[in-house]
Amino acid sequence: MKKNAEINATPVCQVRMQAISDAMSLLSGKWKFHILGTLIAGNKLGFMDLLREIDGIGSKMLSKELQDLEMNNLVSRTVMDTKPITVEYSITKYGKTLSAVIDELANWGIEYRKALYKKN
Amino acid sequence: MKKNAEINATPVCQVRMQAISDAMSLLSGKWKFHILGTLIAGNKLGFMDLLREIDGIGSKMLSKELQDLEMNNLVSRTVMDTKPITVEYSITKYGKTLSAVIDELANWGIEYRKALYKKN
DNA sequence: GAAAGTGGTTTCCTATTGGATACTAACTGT
DNA sequence: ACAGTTAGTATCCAATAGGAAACCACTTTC
Repeated sequence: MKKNAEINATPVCQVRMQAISDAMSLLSGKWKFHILGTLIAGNKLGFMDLLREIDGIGSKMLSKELQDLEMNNLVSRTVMDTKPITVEYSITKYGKTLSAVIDELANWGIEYRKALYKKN
Repeated sequence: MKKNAEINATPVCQVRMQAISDAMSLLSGKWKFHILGTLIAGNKLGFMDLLREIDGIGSKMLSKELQDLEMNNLVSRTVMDTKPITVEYSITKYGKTLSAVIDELANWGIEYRKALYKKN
């Protein structure tokens, strides 16, 4: 008998699978969660602020990731008419809807570390 | 004046940042969420079952990702004494603690798609 | 006039990721 | 005998991710 029955073939699972793919494609990479988390915590931050806040990131990656996030309407970029010119990055209303995901992930990570500690 | 004040330098933020890094290092890659989600939905599944359920994955990636997940105690692998030999993969008790994260991510992805649809 | 701050871009390089294909090895059903 | 099942491994290749360093243009401060 040939097997081809699938759990994931049910419409509800198909939707879930696609939803996960969607979310991952927006949030993939090493830095996006860090950038979003920092912007959620920090309200309005300049490029150099972010560079200082996010330990280990370089200007190339920061610039690229910010562009990605801006394209997907998770982060807004505003050039201020100051001298020298400054840029304000902030989380959008829409980006804030990710708070729950980020919190869950962070809390899970914290529990993970506790569990590791107990083991040894 | 040299700037070096940091939001993320506060202990609570340091812990959060590390927690996010920890979680991401276990869950990185294109397939881990799909595998975990399928195993949470499907209870016990064989290698070929997973290969069929998860659309697009190849045996090499599935094998590698399962090994990663097993090493981190999120998935268990049991060789059954059948002929031909079969292997049962299932989510561990510990892996189940990721349900909330996966659900949040999936729900966010679903809302994201709805929002896109409304826009156009 | 030199240093340091603003916000990036460009180039070069390596490491990792991931996909396609073929293969093994044992067993079952026709 | 032969196709199909089980669970992977091996090999090769292309694409992407990501880091280091240099550089740019502009302005303010020492």
